[in-house]
Amino acid sequence: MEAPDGGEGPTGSSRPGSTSSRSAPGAPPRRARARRGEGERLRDEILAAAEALLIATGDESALSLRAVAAAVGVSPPAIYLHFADRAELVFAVCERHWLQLEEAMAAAASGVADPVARIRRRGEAYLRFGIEHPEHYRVLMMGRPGDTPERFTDGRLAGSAGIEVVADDLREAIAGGVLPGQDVTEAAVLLWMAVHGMVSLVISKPGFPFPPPDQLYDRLFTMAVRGLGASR
Amino acid sequence: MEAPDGGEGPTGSSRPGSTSSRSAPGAPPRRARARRGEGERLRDEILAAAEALLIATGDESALSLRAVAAAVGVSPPAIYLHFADRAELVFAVCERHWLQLEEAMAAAASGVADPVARIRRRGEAYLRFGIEHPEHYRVLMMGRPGDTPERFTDGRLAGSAGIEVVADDLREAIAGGVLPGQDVTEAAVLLWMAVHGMVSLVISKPGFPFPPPDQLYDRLFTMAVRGLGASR
DNA sequence: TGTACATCAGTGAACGCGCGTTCACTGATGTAC
DNA sequence: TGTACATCAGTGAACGCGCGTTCACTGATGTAC
Repeated sequence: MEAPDGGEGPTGSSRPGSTSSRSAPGAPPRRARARRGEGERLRDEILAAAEALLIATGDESALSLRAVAAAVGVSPPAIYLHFADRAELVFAVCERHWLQLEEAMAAAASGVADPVARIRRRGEAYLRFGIEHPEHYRVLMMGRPGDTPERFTDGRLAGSAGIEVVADDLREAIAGGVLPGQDVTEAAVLLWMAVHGMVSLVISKPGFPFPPPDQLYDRLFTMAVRGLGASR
Repeated sequence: MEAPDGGEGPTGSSRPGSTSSRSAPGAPPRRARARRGEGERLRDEILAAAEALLIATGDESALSLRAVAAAVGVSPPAIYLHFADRAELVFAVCERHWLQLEEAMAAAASGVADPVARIRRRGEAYLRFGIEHPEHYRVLMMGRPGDTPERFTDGRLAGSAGIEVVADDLREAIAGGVLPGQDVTEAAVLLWMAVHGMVSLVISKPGFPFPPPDQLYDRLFTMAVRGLGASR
């Protein structure tokens, strides 16, 4: 408790780092200061470290500014050079993965002619994302209402979850006579809920003997689409 | 930093509480000590206070031992007379509601002859529980794997979620020719996922313009049951 | 070509917080002799 | 009937922790004159 921070600080007058190496035993090397116009580099390094920590600990609440700073090799206040506060950092990390999810879903659907098949592929990509990045999924989709910064409105999240594009696909399926006419937005929400239910239960209850994800997704999707009235 | 605790403690020799009333301005009245054989009463009071706090704050992580103790009018260590640690307390609180959920589901289904209607009612009760007690639902169903004490195995939670009884209902529906033959446990899991998806999204994203819960549940259930092949 | 100066990219130390948990204790109350 | 004693139902104070955030500063580097 005497030395509140690193612990190596003599209260006296000797310049810090004036002699030899002087880095804590297991501590990461102190990061070299960026050159003049390259301050933005630190931002990326912070994000990368935060992301690694998030994945390693598997717990968003374990992602502290101090831990991130230590991982980068920088002092805690340096974070504030690039992020207003902790929440900003956490969400900046997730925004990256968020974009990845959108891209993965788009990629999965691209080149597929059948609209129902496109939806199926999108859901599959969504599921895979959630299972592979459970902590990111938690922050994005399972957080407490209020923990989310303004930028990430519920509407935007839902939009990125594919509500819009899936609704479009549904419209196309209806036009093609594969599905009966119905409220496509509502139907897209139902599909979202079904997949979200699967993702969130699988990551929250890994001890439960769920059938293999692929098989389960197959059944789930079939149930949903049939339930929406697909003529098959 | 000098006075780490309450701050009113003189280091000297004067007996604490030796003079007059001596209770903090806004603090709750100090609770009267229980009579000899009635120590167990405190347990209930702690649980009640914890439950109230959980509902009031809407955040499980805000439920601290100190806050609970203060609400009861007791010192923090008194909690340890009845609970091994914080986790034990949190889950004891939830276990109560858990039983309430089981009962609500059973009550909703009782007296209903049609097995499919029974499932619908159960799901409705489950949904209502989640929406009305979001924090309890979070702790029970959306927690991080590992935050859950041994007693609450994933299997038990799933069982309480109604997997078993729903599977029985499905079997009956199949026997009655309402549903085609299929893996009833898997089907029950699918239904669980669908309802859980709805509950968890609704409580996590209150800002999203979901259709009214009743209407949405109606659509969701219809979709699910039709999807399982109901002859209707 | 030299030099004062502004700016950039950070640092070190501290503030104050609330938390879970432990420890030694205390005072009332019932019980055995 | 009196009294020593065990037990019960707690208390008060402290430990040590890590955290987010603020503040005044520092040293290197580029730039204008």
